[in-house]
Amino acid sequence: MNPLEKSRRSRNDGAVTLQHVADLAGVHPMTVSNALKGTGRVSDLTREKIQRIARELDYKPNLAARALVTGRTGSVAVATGPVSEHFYAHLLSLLENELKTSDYKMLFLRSRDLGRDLLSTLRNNAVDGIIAIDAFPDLRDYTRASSRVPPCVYAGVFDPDDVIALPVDHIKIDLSRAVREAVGTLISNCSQVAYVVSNDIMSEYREVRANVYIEMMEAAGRTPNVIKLGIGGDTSRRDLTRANMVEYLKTHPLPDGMLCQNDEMAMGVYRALRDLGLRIPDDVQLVGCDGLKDMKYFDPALASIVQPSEEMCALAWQFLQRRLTHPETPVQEATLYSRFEARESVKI
Amino acid sequence: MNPLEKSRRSRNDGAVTLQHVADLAGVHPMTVSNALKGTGRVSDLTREKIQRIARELDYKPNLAARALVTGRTGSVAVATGPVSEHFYAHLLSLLENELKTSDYKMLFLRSRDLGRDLLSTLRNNAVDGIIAIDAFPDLRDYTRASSRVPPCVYAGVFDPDDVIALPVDHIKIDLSRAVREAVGTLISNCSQVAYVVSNDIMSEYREVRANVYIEMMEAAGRTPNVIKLGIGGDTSRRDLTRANMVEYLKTHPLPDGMLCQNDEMAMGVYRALRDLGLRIPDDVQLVGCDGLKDMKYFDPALASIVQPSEEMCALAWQFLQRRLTHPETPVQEATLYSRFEARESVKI
DNA sequence: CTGTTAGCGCCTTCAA
DNA sequence: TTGAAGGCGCTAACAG
Repeated sequence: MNPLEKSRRSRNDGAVTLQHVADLAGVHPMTVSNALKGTGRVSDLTREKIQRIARELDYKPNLAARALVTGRTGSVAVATGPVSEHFYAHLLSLLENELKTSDYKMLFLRSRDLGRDLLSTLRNNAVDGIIAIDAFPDLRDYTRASSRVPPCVYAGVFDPDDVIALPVDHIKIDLSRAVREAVGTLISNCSQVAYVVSNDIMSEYREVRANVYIEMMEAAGRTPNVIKLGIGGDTSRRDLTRANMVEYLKTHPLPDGMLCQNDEMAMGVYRALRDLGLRIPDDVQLVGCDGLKDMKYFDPALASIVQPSEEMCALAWQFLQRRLTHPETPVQEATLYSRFEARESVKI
Repeated sequence: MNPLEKSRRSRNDGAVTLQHVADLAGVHPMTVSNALKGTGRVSDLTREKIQRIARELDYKPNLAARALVTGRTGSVAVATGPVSEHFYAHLLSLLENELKTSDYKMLFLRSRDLGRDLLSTLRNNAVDGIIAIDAFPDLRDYTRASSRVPPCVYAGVFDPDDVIALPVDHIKIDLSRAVREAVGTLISNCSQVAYVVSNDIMSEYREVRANVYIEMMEAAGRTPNVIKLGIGGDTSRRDLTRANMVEYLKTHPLPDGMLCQNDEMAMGVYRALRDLGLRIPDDVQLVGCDGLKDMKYFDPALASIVQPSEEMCALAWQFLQRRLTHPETPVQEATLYSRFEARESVKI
């Protein structure tokens, strides 16, 4: 009878275990473990033998068992805003790129009810670390709730007040300069500059844009015009942006310059304007925010405030890796800056 | 001294365990387990007491330990094409939506070297199931490689030859009808219809489009014109599509109708045409494929062959759930159909 | 209704 | 260089 057959069948239904390999190789499971992982000292002869047998049996270690004993799972969680927004999908793709050089698996947290997920999933030794992007409100509760949580790197645009109290690694995106530049350009080009934003409360904490806009408008002796569109928390609903904007323009005077909360909305607005036969930039100058590549493929190419997404993701992973290998590292922080990229939708 | 303190510190560094709760409640760990999970019979009194203590201690079960004994991890893997392509990002977002009603966590597989990941990650009891979309070549190797793999649902556009041999649950997307309709429309509207495709070999198996196109062109007595752009496997590189197309048109006659491999490419082509001052649909009629919402926000709105993404994702999750709960379910299969959506970029 | 027993598959620690 | 012991935290199965 095959030695394999002799071993008792586990709940795992016949999966090859360390024990099976050990039996066939005539050694102790521990030796197999060492041989396969390269830890400990194993003679070349037995190592080769073990490796051969392991390959023949197609042995794969049981990660749950390993995690149980080591306390590490080999996976990190990524929490972002709704992936339906291209911006977050892009971040995901960038992070995927970062992680692929490592052996870490990527657990993708649903963006809705992040609070529930962060608190209930992450604490259960399900991941070794977390990268949270633009999920600050949830994160705050989360870090407060308990100390027994895996290390977390937070990145994104957030409220200065919150940052101060942050005891965790973080990367702050500073939008203000770029917004200042964008609004400045619009103010100097246009007579009626509006800021288009979602009515959703969730985005309040990102509203550096609104603040800078209002401040600059007032400084320029203009009346701020914040257009709140009823599109809810998911700005990827361009259909809503489009419809709401068309509706708005039926009953309001046309601004000749618009800064939008983000690119998704800018694209919706672009379409609304074209629906009404308006020309860009001749009738309306348009600027978005986030730097989605999509913006460049419109005609005219739509201006945007470009986020340093690549740098942010690279840095976030760097921070997390460091914290995972050196838990005692002092708090890591960095600030990255967005930049305004004027394109055809803005007159120069 | 606090009873908690008395318990031995584990490698998990002081995390609250079942044992801790049991000690405080003065019951056996098993009772705690039953009380908390609602399995077995526990008196209301002890249940409430246990729940209260568990809450106070902020007890969270260790998932690795549970997975080790139950053989289930509570997570499913999702494997798709490159998330940098909006199409896959959208699928991810749809799947996220499906999974969120369940307690399953979503492991996101890097799209590159899927082969490596599928084979090395998935076999290690890391996930309970897999949803693989448009990853057929890898999947085939994977199912062949070993039988000891978690259940997998495959969905996407794939080669009929492969389907036949598929012993796994799958959802086939049938593009041909829609492509037929699209090509038909272009042929009747235009005198020079071209098919624009990436030169990448990886996409060969999806080339129902090319086949239908060529067949119909010949049937109509036209000469097929397949324009292969050197953009590699990631069609989201619109910059490459744009540059290549501009280049192409410098040395070739202008087709007055173009069907593109997918929407990403269509958007790149759109920009290339506009770069050259060409009008759509007057000079060139343009059709993409995938049904990205983005297409509708261009001016003119770009026609596309719309994939049944929502249905596909919903069904995939349905299939997988069923297989997870009833492993003996016979092979589940379905066919969904794409549909051609003519828009402003095509004359009616 | 509650407790006992017996591991899941692996790794840490130490002994040989 | 290899082996033995013991346990990570939890739960299935059965005993009381």
